[in-house]
Amino acid sequence: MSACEKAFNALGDPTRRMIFEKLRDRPLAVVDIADGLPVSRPAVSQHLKVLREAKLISIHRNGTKNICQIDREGVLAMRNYLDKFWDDALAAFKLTAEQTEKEKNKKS
Amino acid sequence: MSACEKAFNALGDPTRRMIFEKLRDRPLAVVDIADGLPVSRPAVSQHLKVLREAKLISIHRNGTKNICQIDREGVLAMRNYLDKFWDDALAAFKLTAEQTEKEKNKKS
DNA sequence: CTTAATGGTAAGTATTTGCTTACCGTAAGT
DNA sequence: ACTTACGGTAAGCAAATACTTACCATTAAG
Repeated sequence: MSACEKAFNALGDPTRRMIFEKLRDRPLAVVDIADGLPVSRPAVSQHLKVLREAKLISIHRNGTKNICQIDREGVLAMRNYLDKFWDDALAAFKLTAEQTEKEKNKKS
Repeated sequence: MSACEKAFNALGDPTRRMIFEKLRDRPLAVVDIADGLPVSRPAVSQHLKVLREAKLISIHRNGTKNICQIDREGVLAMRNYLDKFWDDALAAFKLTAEQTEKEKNKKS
């Protein structure tokens, strides 16, 4: 499974998106992430694992706290994927447009 | 549910990602999308509905065929979301970096 | 008119997966 | 040394969802 696939998988869940957005503004400890969310702390732990494996966040220990923060690798991987996807789709679209144009000219 | 959330939800499924990528190169009829995929045609129909509601694809009839193609609206919505997300995250990071710098100066 | 091709929908099943409780380990404070 | 705070993991459960088969509607072709 590619890095990008894991990232899309990870952000496919609304609770993980909430966590992801909470971390946008600042790094947070696990307990602070769980605070305010509608799920228990262990649930958050499980989500964090998924986000980390997708390289959307990174985690480092600080004393007894696990500080989580956005990892650029996963975010940029998704961005690049969508950029390239759109470029390719556009190129393919133009190509088929040209071909249908040729077909028209042939007939006339 | 915002347009972008639906899009992330939709691309959270591997089969839907396969369909999405198949349509990158050219528009296809439903039966052509199903061909080669490891799931039945009705399953594909259901996935197409989800992708369409996420504005990732558009569908138009042509005779008895339903032609599916990439919809720029959903793709660009995701791209813009990630762009803005990354910009905001970067700005927040710089802000906290400055603040910790100030803290250091205060102490020394 | 009949037949074939395309494909949407419904009902049911099965798998996935998100969540909880319970438990344990580690690190810091008293 | 005891206690408190933090947090990962396991087991079990419940809800979501992906898939299949069966059926029906529409359109084109013979």
